[in-house]
Amino acid sequence: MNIKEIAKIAGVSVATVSRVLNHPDSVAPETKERILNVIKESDYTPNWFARGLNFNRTNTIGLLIPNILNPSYMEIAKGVEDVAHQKDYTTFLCNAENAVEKERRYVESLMRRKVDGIVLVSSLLESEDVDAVMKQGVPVVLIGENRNISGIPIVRIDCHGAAAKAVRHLIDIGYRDIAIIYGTTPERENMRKIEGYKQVLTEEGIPLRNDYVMEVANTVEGGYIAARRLIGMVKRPRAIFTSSDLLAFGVIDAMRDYSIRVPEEVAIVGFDNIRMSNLIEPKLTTIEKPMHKMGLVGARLLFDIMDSKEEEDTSSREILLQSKLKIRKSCGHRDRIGEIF
Amino acid sequence: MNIKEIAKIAGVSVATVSRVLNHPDSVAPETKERILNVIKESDYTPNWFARGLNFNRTNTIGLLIPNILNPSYMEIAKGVEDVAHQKDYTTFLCNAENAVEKERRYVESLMRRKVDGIVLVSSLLESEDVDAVMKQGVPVVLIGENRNISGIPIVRIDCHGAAAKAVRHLIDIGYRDIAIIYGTTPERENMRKIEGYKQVLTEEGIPLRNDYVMEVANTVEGGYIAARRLIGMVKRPRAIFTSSDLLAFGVIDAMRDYSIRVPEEVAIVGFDNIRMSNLIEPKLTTIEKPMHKMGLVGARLLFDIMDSKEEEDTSSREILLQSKLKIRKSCGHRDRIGEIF
DNA sequence: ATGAAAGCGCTAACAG
DNA sequence: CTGTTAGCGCTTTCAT
Repeated sequence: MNIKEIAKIAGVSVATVSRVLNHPDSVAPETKERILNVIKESDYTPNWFARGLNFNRTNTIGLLIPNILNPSYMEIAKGVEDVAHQKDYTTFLCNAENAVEKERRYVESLMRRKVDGIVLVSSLLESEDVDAVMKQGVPVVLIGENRNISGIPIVRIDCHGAAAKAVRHLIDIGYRDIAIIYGTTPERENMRKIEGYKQVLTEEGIPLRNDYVMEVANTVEGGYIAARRLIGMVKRPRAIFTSSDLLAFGVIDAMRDYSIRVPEEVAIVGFDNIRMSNLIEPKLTTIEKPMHKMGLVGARLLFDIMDSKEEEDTSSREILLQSKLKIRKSCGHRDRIGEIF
Repeated sequence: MNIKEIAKIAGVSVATVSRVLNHPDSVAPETKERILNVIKESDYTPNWFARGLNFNRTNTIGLLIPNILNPSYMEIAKGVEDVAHQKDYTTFLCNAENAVEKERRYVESLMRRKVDGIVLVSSLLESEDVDAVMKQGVPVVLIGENRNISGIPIVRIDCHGAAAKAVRHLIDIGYRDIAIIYGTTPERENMRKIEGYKQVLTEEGIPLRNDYVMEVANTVEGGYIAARRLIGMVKRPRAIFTSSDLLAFGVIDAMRDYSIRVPEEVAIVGFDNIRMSNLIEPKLTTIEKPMHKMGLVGARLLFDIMDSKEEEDTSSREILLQSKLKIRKSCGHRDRIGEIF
């Protein structure tokens, strides 16, 4: 069923049918209604391709996620999708699997499919990759940093501040031997967490120890492995701050295996506040990241840019979101369970 | 940059350029190379719409997931995507959010975008919805049942058998007062689990109690609420089988809040074997569903159908996957920790 | 207010 | 092996 048939049945020209679809006001109410009826009766839908050939836009945006099995990322995705859906846009969700090549392939694929904009989450791409896309007139926004892509609109979390908040809390409740375990990804964010950690220790006059700073894969297993190394040390840390809850789970698991009580013998603070952090025993003290909000804000930023005139310079737009410290049991201070903002 | 310009630069006709893109062998090696060079130099990409207008296919499939925040579903998604990616297909992942209307809207949207096939995960759609799609020549496969959509190719899990396996294990290790908590979704699967549960009890001559069968929302909170009801009963069950791990987590959480020891005072068996079931204390005995495999198998089935001739009747194809019982601590039998196949 | 006709960029017969 | 040409289904001037 195509526009020609509709035109024939309604006894008008294709142009008129096209008009009722695109500029309804420019057609006589009477004929319009007749055509609309025919369209409904024969449940006709305009051909997507023919339409695109003329308009060159698709009401579709691309969304690149590092790992779809990670619910935190999917919360961002949901935020993006919520906004897109509301604007009658469809979202292409792509699973980059933490691989630049895969990410690049997906971006190509998205460009071929003529998406109207792209949201990158913790992207591993280089600035040039992004430039190539934007040069084609497709706006890109970044949610969450990973590497140093500069000159592109971004919404990110104040990781430095959040880490500082966490470490300062540990110091406040009496710990001084504090280790940090961080994942290899997301690179840039984790660097900021380390900076925050180091800054607070330095401010407090606590000497930094290199062996208290460990990098591992950002997985439960990674946390387990790092914890085991920490456990084996002569001077074992009394508190451990991890760059993600997954790592913290691995640490807790290791502690259980080695019969070291949490938080009595070692305090643990995570990062992310994923669902399970509140279900594990002991409940995990952690940083709550506003993932869904990041998605919302990121998507809105993208649509802003898509709607704005070409001339405006949007490259420097940056939105910084704050996160809260959720104090629960794993960091070991009975008197201050609650939330700090 | 379009095909015409390429043709001009290369000094050939558009047809020849088109040919090197679609039937490379039908072009003289020499001209082919020349054209290929021009294409590369000017990084030209064939226009998606023009192409689609002729072919009427997109190398794109649609994938409808009930909830993208649920990692189990995302494992299926990954399986589907793995196959699609390998076949050079792109996947449109849609988050139906357990809502029929939303699902319907997405299917429409996918059809408009001319996807070549659709994978439905635990769909809430009616048979008519699916028929409408298939009538348009777009094949559909279902992964995991939810309602009774019949006459459509499906890959599903033997939930009846799996539940029976779990309950029989509980009986084997000495329990007789066994409750079942099941989520409202996925409807059909959970019905089968109840059947399996009832069948085994009946076979063992254990009288069924209606108040031992509880339906709640399929969430941690749902499990918590149901558990609290169970705790308040005069004759409290000694073992609880839940239709999902999330529910089991809620149950464990409730037991902790009410100081009831698991598994000493109450045994718990979950369903799904999600990541966290192995990290929670006590580690959860559960049914391991081969999610990723379901995705792989489902996608392969879809591609099979897409590749097959129209005439073949594929409507009755059904693939039944078995799942394992993972015996861990929460069901309380020290002597038999391990795996049963 | 409506119709005729010229594309949008590409593919596939059909000739040569 | 290559060029010419007629569409694919739709939108949009340009007439009327």
